[in-house]
Amino acid sequence: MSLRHALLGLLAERPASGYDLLKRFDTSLANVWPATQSQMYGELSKLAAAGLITVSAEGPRGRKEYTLTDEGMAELRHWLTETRPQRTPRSDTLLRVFFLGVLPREQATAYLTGLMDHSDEEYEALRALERSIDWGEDQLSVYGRIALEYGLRLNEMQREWARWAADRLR
Amino acid sequence: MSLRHALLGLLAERPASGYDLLKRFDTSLANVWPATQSQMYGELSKLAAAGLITVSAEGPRGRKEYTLTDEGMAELRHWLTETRPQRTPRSDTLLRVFFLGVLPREQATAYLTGLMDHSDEEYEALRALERSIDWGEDQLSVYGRIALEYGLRLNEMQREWARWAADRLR
DNA sequence: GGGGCCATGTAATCGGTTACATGATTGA
DNA sequence: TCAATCATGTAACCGATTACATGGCCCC
Repeated sequence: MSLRHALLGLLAERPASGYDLLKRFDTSLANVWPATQSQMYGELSKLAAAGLITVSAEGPRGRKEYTLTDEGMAELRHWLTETRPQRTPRSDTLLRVFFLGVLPREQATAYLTGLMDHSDEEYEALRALERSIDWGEDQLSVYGRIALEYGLRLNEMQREWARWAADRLR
Repeated sequence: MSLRHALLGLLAERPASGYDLLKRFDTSLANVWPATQSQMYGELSKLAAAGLITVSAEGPRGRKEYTLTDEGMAELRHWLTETRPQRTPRSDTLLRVFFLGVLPREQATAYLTGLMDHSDEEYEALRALERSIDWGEDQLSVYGRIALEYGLRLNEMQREWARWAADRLR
């Protein structure tokens, strides 16, 4: 149930409408916690009903601007400091590795070299994202940069691991 | 919908009952694709209904032994070679990083050093797992070892990244 | 005999995905 | 005026989680 916390986190920065949040998701959090439009509007309603956010303004076209309440901020801080991630992240990619034995060796190797290529592409996409962002001194810049570094290192690691694994099969 | 492929993959090695598969999950695939008992029995019924596996024997206590059919093997090969993972993996851990700015700096640092410790523990747990397994020449040994290496490298990377990030906050 | 394990299943709930539906406003 | 964008919502479905439920078999 982390989408609610993602929304609280974004609203901690500044008030926003569902539509605003949707766009900010796509350009920042989508890489670590994808969410759909349907889900976000539903979650915002629930958060408002729970008193963690409130409708602070209404604009044209039925636009509703949400603002974090004190309770919402308390919940956000609680989530950050008192709770630990509990679910093991699922990896579709790694699951396949377990079963590569049912393929002829050359196809197994092809899977691994495919992963190398994919890691390279992801790495470059993150570099491009890094260049496209106007990094300031604000908090989301500082921590967003740290999260992006994680992605860069992850893809480097993945490429080297896939190279090692492909070599090992020979 | 990867649980079905995980089950097909395990049954490709040898026939097994739901109960067998449950235990084999816990000792091998649980780190990349956790699944509950309820889910597995349900999925096995669906796979049997779809003709990808069949009940090849019935034992005491209502035990049903499932065997992969040719269609099941074809589906497994198709999944391995023709499809790519599509969902972005969600990371609860990384999501929090984006919002560390709402905490006083020392608490943000504490979160990162906590991640370092956690990575060390995970690393050691994987090393212990590695020692506890009787690595043979069979396919699941070869590829299981490769998957485990991924986990080791991931945790190493994560520890170094967290160290770097904590330093950066100073 | 009885405790522990083997073995399978159902029901309720939840978070997430896909698709559908609707309409207001703005700017070229 | 009309296309693009802003803006919110509903409904159906699916996979995953939690809890509950049941009973047979084996060995001490």
